[in-house]
Amino acid sequence: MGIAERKEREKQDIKDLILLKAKEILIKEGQDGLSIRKLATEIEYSPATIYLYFQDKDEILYQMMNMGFEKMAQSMAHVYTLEDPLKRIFEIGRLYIEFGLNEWEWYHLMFNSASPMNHIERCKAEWGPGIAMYDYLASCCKEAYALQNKLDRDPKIAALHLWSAAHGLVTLAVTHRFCVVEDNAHEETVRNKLIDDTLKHIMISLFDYKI
Amino acid sequence: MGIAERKEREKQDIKDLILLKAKEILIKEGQDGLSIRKLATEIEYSPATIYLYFQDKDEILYQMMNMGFEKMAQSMAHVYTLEDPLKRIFEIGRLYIEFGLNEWEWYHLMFNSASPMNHIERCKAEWGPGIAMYDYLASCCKEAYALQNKLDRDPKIAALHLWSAAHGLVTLAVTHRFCVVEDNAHEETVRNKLIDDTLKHIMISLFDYKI
DNA sequence: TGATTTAATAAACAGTGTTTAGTATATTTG
DNA sequence: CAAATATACTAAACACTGTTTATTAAATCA
Repeated sequence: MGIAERKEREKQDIKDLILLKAKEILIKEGQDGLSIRKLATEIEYSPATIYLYFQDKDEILYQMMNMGFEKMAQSMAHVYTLEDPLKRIFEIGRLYIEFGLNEWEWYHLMFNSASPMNHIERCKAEWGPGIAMYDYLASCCKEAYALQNKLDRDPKIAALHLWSAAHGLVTLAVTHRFCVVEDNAHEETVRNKLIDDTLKHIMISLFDYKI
Repeated sequence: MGIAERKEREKQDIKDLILLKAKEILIKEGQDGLSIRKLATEIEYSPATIYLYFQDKDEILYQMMNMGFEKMAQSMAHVYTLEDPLKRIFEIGRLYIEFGLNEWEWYHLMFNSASPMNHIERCKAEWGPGIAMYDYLASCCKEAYALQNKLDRDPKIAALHLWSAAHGLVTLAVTHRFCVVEDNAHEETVRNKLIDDTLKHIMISLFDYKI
């Protein structure tokens, strides 16, 4: 009975179509510009149809959050090839911040927005890629501290320190909090210099690592 | 001709009334629950009237952001009395994070939301209290580094490091990113422990300061 | 008192997420 | 094959949102 399978395929096709168009709108107009009604006209279905494939808007955002994690993982793929754990940590930090600044709409979904998290709690779904990234960073910190004989430091807490600092840098920069505490002549350049210097400061403070 | 003055007073009174009720709604229902129409019914005027006193919703949020800075400054008042710059820095960090967690709606307005910043750019208004806080923190870092003869460290960048880390901690915690990377048994307690440990880690990393 | 300025609003505009009731079409059953 | 059922889809409504415009009522000025 291939009909059920075909229907299943068609259902998945429309789900994919919705997510594909949602992705396009997200990139073009950001999370605020992504509305169910706009998405509906874009895929040439009525708004109500979308609710036959997704429970609500937050579920769509949740699915897109996962797409964002894939994107980020891709941009960080080469990190695993590095020998030196300190270089790995620095690269993770650098790429994390770069991703946050250049792909803010994805980043916002993954680490800042409340909407997709609503769905995580409701479904008790997992945040697999986020946890994996955090665990990997912690393992790098463990290696680094082991090499430096800093055995009193908790690598998990160090990872949290790094994550928080990087996340703070990204969000404060994107929401224009840096351009007001510094002379905001050329926001972009000032911002990049501040972030670069702060990342260096972080590496020196945590690991006495001068790049 | 006291009529003009009286009118000016009455105008200010209504402005104050709007902001007072806005504050009440913000505390009760958060920034998402604060709508112009709800605010209008609350002050017993029509929605259109609000636009005679404020340019748009963002201007109201901008004014409330400034109220938030006052609140935060009050909670940090005793810091200035501390002798040791390291104790000052730790207290600023501790109180900053505490404020962010306990008064999230205010914090969100001050350091996370995009809306009030729209207005800052439009009006070229200042972010005085935020800048003052940042400068004070930087001056504390300068003192601390001077006492420790760490003259190669830039205190402004250290302040940015501290600020970013604290901001990151607060926002990741509030948006439930911590409860998913740790076993989320008791979100509140896990979260508080993580934040406490991370703050300690920050103080050790930056200033070799064990509390 | 009559003219003018000011304050306030009803109603509309252009959106938003979501639900419900109803209609075509496709599939299954007798 | 025809009747019954199940599926896919949508029009319209509900309850909201921020903001603008035309109009009315009241206060002030001449």
